[in-house]
Amino acid sequence: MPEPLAKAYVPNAVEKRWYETWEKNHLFNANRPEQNAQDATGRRALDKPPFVIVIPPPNVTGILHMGHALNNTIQDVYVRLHRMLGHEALWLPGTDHASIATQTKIEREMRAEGLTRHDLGREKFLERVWEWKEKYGDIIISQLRALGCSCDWRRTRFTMDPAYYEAVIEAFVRLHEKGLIYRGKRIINWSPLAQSALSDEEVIHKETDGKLYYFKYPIVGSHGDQPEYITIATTRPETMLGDVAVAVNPDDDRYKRLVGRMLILPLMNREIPIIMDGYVDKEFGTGCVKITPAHDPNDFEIGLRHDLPQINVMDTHGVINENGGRFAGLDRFDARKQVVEELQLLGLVEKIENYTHSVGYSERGGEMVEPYLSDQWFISMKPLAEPALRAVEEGIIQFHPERWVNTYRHWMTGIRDWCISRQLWWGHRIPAWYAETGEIFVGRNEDEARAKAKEAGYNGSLQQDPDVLDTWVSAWLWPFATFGWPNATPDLIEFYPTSMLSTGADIIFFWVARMIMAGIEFMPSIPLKDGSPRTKLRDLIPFRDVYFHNIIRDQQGRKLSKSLGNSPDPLDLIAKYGTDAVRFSLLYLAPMGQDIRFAEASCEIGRNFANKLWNATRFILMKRDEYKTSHPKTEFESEDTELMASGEQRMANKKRLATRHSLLATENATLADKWILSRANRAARDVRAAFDRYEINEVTKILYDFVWRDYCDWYLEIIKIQPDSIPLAVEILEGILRLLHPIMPFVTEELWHALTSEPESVLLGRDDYITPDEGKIDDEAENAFLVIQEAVEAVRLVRSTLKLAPSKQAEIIVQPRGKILDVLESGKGIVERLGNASSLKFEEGTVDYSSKEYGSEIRARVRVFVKIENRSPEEQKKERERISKELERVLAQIEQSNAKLSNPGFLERAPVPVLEKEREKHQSYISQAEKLQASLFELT
RNA sequence: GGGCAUUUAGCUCAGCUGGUUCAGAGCGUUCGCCUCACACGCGAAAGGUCACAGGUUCGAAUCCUGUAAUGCCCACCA
Repeated sequence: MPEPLAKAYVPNAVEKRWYETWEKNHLFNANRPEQNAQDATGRRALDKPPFVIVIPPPNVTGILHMGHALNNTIQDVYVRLHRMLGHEALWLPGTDHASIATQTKIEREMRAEGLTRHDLGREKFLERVWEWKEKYGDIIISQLRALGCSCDWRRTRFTMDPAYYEAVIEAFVRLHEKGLIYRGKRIINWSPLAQSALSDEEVIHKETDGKLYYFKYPIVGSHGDQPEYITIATTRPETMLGDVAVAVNPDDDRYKRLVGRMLILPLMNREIPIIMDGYVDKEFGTGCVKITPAHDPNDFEIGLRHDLPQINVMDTHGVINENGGRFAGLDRFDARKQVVEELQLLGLVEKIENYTHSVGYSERGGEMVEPYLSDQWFISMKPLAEPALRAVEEGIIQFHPERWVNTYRHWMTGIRDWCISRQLWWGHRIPAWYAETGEIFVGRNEDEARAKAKEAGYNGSLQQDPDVLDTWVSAWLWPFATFGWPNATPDLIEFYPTSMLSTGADIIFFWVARMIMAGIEFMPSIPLKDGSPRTKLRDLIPFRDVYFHNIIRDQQGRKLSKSLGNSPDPLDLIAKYGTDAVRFSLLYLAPMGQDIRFAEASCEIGRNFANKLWNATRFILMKRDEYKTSHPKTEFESEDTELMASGEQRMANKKRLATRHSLLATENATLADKWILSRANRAARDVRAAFDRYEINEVTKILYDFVWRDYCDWYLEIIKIQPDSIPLAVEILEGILRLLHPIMPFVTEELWHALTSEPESVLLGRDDYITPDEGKIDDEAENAFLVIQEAVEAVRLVRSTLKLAPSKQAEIIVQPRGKILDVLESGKGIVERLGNASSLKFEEGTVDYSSKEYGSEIRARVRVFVKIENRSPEEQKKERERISKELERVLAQIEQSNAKLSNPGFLERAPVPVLEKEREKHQSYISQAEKLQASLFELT
């Protein structure tokens, strides 16, 4: 027997209990068809189409923030929805080792103990990180559970699992064999803080106030008394120590005569040539560019073209090295000062201007990134990008919102090679071994590398590359490595490609684009389910729909950040408002493609709504008991008889909104019954459409309005006077709980069980979603009911202005405007009850009752009079004011309408229905105005 | 420098394919209510030249073109 429900919804206990029950009943577990044969419930067809999401793996070091809360709620909603829609729904969870983030974190921790990673050495350091991972790595996972995430936890993956490691290495080796991975000396982004290379994507460019320095470089062979100079402009004076030339544009007449001559590089006293290169912009600065191949990517290219030396003047910490002469040992910023000062002393500084330019900073450490010449590993991206771009442009993968396709295309067409080596320890170590001869052997393991070496005739010792791979080199394999790639596992064959990906647009390049490339590149080796080769793009891509979720900001529109202290902890919100409330509120606030301005108080939307639902159910339970007492033979779903029914019969009974209601609707249904059925099916239909369009906030709005406005405000009031509608009200509520379950799983599961008395092992989360019955969408009924609502609202307004106590009954007269008397009659009880009438009279005609005795209100289709006993002069005055204001409004509308109707263009070209409506409207306004005038007259 | 978005009630935002769900919701405010589910509630009200300027159209918050403000992304001009 269900216990009576508490007066208000208290989420905490309910949530914990149901989450455990779901897990105990394996609700979240997805199986392949042959595994489903053993499914104890036996309620499902065996061969269900899969619906798959792989989670964007949070960092192991991570803790749940609002962005996670939103993103994972979205994923959970879709997984739960599809589970109810009859799919084998799989949400695969996991975490990312987050090479640089994690290592930075641990090193910071160690610094507090006065240790660096070098004190420990590689092995001990890694041990420490693993310890940390074992200890704290599950925090984020447990937080996802608190959010209600219905992940298949058995399948939890970590990007450094042994099997995952194999996938990463396999992918590396394959790309290397194809010639798409190479090692080269390039200018890369160097993070002096992390002591590592970074990819272009890990560098944030910010407008930075700096200076533009103009330096004079003396020309060799100038006359002593009038030395000739060339003036160059630079923003980074310290790099001049590594200058190897000065370049001018070949078409620049100012400098043509100087080409081929040599300059003396000040401070270093080195002779450097003047060269020509088309890269140089004549208009910028002086038209002369100093060339520092080791410290600027453009200069590097120019250096290659002109066969110039590369002089690296900095060490990995951003400190000037021995190539910087006497500046060696100075930090890069100190060196800058020093260089400028010394040049000033020599009179070689022409001028210094303020200059704002874009400077790269490390995404992670925040420090200024140094363009740095070093040996790194790269992936050639162009060949991978081409089919990946096609997949999106042809719509095989769809982005929501679609506009991100532009961004994607832009990046893909201008894609550059990906620097994948990191001078870190935490991560996948690069599977390359160096011979003493300098040769490099890449293999899946040392043995394989050794074998290759032997083949090449080398038998000496091998040293593995000390570097690890960029985190994203493992992450881009996520949609298939998690299923066992490179092995053609049954899971991989069954569940790939996944269905949707939900993620932030900020990682569209880091991750989304690269996963698409990786899928297309690596999946052809896995056959399709029927054993045929996987060749079509649609079978290779990692997912079909990509949803880019909102960015959450604070009320001032700032990004949420720990340092600003404006980042609420989702778990605190959950504790305070309940998981369902937080989920619902976030989605309610999240229009597609828009940022969210979030304030904690917003959670009240969801909390209040959950509570409303709770109380509506409480009320229904009460009413149902009453009804059962008076109608002992009534069968309510799931009780008694249904418990004994077979699984199949139960199945057939499930689509209640569509089937069982039809009985009620056709035979004894009242106007209100038809109306609520119509509204319910309309809501169900619109919800499905909104889900399909990925407009989840629309889903929440539809359901919120339907439940609160239609069902609670009107229908629950109506069943108080129409007890025969109670069974329908019960079923509508049951449908509401189904419709809401993906979004608010806890409260709906709890209430559904209270309502149906199903045993705990029968779960709403495993049951069917509502299939709308469009045949029940009844415009006529909705229109008719609108008349009733109008009448009730008019009465309420009059009562309110008359200051009639709600408890006080009053005599009411309603005049229909138009042929709607029968409609009014059909809703008589409703008007009576909701208007709290002592007597209610419908009368045709336009009799004016004295404004002294009656308060009145005129609406489009009704005019109502409410009897008053006596009114003070003051109240009369107020009433007059109200009426004249109303009259003003109506007159304005007449004016507007007149303008339209006297416009020949409108009469000629507007479609007939529009014209008709306008005429009706006009008539209606005129009669309204007349009535109002009459009332006003009476009151004076 | 290029691209994308946003600008509607005091606040946060709906308003998809131009014409009675086109000026809306929630919060806040004001008034009245412990009306036998809910004060996390019920009923009612006040509040907006729909950023600005043009244009298209019989008709524009809605379509087009500019302008301004704000935000985001991309870009090797020293």
